Amino acid sequence: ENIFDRSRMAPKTPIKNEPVDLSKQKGCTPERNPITPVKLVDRPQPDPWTPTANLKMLVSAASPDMRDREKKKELFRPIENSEQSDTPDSLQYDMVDDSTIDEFEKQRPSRKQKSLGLLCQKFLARYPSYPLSTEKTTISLDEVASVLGVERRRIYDIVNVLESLHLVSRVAKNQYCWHGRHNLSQTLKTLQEAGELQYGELMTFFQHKEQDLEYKFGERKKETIPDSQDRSLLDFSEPDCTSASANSRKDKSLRIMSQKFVMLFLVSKTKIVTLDIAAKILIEETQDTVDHSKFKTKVRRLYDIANVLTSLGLIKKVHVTEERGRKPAFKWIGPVEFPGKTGEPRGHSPTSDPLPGTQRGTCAPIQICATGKQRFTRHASFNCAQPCEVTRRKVSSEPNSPHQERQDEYCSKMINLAAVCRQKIEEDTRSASVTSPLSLLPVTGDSDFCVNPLPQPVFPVVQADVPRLSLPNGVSSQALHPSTPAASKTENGKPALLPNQPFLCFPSSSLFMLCGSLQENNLRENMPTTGDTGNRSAEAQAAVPPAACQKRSSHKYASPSTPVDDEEPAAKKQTMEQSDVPLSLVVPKKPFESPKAESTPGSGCTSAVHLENFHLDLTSPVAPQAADEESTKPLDSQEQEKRSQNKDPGEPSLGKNHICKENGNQPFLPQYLYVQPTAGLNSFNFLFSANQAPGAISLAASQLPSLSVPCVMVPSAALASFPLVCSPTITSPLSPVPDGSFSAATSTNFSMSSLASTAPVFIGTTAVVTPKVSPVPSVDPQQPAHPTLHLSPVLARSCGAVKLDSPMCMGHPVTLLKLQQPSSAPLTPKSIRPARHEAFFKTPGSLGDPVAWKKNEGYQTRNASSVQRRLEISSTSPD
DNA sequence: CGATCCCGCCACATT
DNA sequence: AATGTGGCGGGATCG
Repeated sequence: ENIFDRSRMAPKTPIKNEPVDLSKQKGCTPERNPITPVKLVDRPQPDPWTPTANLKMLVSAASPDMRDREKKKELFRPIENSEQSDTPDSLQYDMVDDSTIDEFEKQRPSRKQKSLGLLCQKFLARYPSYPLSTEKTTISLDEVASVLGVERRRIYDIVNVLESLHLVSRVAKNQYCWHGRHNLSQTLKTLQEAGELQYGELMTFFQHKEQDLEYKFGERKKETIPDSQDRSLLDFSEPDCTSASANSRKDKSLRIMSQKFVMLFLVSKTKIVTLDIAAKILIEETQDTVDHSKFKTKVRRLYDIANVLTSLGLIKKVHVTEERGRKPAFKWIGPVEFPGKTGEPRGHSPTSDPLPGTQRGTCAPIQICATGKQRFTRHASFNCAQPCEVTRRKVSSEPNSPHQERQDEYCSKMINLAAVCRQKIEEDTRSASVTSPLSLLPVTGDSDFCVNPLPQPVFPVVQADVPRLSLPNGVSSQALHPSTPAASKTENGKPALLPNQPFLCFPSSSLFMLCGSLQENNLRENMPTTGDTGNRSAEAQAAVPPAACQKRSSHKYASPSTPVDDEEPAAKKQTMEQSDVPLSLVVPKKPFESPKAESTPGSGCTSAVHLENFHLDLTSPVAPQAADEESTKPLDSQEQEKRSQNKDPGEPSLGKNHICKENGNQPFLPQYLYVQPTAGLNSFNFLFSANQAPGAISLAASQLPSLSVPCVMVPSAALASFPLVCSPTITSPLSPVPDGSFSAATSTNFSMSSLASTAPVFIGTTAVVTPKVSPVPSVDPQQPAHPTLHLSPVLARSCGAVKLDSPMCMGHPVTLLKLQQPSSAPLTPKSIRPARHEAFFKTPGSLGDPVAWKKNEGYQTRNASSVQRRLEISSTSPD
């Protein structure tokens, strides 16, 4: 039998499949060259026995050229087919004659040889697990398919799964970028976190009894929350958006399914997941409709995914014997603990990481939101590397927009949060008082941003720009809008700020978003950096003693105004200078642990405060100490420094300007700065809306005092539980300050100050930053320096290539820090697609009004996310 | 005979 | 319309 097959196969197989292994058989060259041809040549040529043989011969002869081209594949295939059909018998004969049997045998083997798992191994063998960050390997689907001798369809199966884990990201049509496993641990960590939220409960329950549980599972799932809710959230949050993105069902599939599947493992105590349970869980749709067919299909897909994961060494097939009997299952054999970020050996991770791109980019999706990964995504994007990728993707087609499912998911989560926030906000507004200790502070009249905090609580409070934020529901709009929205917009068209900015605090938040109407650009700049910082920050946090944090926090508290001012001022200045300038963000990373932390919110605040420090720390991996010092340093000095730095901004402004252009065009885009805190949950991400900022900033700028930045803080991933603290913007909203005014308002002085100080830090850009620092006279040059230094090194690494960054960074005084890694994922713009969602997290670019900003940005291209823009910008701008 | 899962049709998305 | 993607499930193979 084999023989026959062989004979037939031989021709075929060689051609298509068997690249390597088979190829060995006879002299065929393996993959690279058109396998088939080679073989044919080898053997067949000599003997043209059958007609088929002749054909083969011809083909082979011709093949060289053909092969070179992709076309050859097609040709060959057909030929093969024809041969088979045509001359089965002859082939057989041939077989005999040739004695090629051996070869055939090898090839023939059949199915197994063609298995997706094997194919995936071959695929993976082509690329280094830990590629140098510097070089990016691009993968051409056509090329790979030809080399491996398979149809492109199969490659998609592999790539989709790899993409879900951020091992690759799509750059353009037919082109993927290989990232390797550098980010794998982070990705897994993110998934684990996400998984806890979504499936934690379920898994826990089920693990014990899968059988019974199984259905429960299903039920619970539904009930619980998980997916269904997400959707719902999504739906309401932005049906439009989603739809816009295209609801294509495609979005969901393999990639998402793959991530979810992995989540199940990560959440599972036993690390063993049976296919049927997984299938049930993954059949999101609420309906239990367990259509058998549907279930069957799901299982099929799971096998596809499992094969790839197996090839990656993340899972292995096992059998679970339960009452019912033996059930196929898979056991997770990959890493279980994800230490901070480093899972991977290479530290540079941040840069390299891609995001993930996730993904899709980039945004991955995941990416996205709160989770570390997401953050990382953003980071990545910010960072050179990823950004590039991202951009590319978008450019190509990828457009995240449409679909990056993961993002969507995350988004959905985010949305949920937002919804919650909204509610809270509403409540808060009414109640006025903040619930949490943190409290959100209310913004005072101005509101706008005010984040601050004044005395107390600095922490948590954040103002969000509502509008932009787009809280999911109308929160922002409603609450905030009233007052200012219009005004703010006026300036650039953007929404200026937010008139009302409510604050939202989420206890656990990991993110802060600041929106400044002014310049989105600035924000953007910042944003990018964040990612890196974030990662580091995490480390830093770890390193940094809590005490430091406390100190910092205390300082802030103590002299909130000052610090705040400093920070803000800086930001403002920048803005003022450029108009956009935005500010810096700091990411806090530190955890709540700090004693001070008040309640959650507090912690958040603290974290925020710390952030600056952190940043420093982060920034300067080298000198964590510095961070401490900074923290210790008098706020004032720091502030001054910052200011000075800020001043520098003029330069930065250039960069900003560039940015601004983009942003400027887009009126609405909110810009946020994203800061990610450390990986740790605690950390927050800050987003500043650029729009608002302006006003606030500007005002403040001159002064240090307050910035008003609207911020939204969201708890990190965990979310689910968190309580939000929100202060409704309320306070301010009304306040009347017209656009600009808000800033004035009370605002917030966010403790940012400290952050502000940090301003020097640069996020995105990396190294560049450093230099600038000095410029300003500022009082304490010293510190500033730190930041820069830190960053740069780090960034540099991470970013490596990134060109973009530098420019950006340099330009602005602002800084972004990325703290850590990826941990939380700030969303990058990408991620956010959906409108509201977008608003929420999105970076300026990403969402904003899609429309609006698109228009504005025209050049950026449709999809390009803010990140991309940045990248572009940065790259463009010299320094 | 159930578990796997290859293969490739075909719909949808992008160009 | 052509081409890229990738959902999907028939049905072949494996064990």
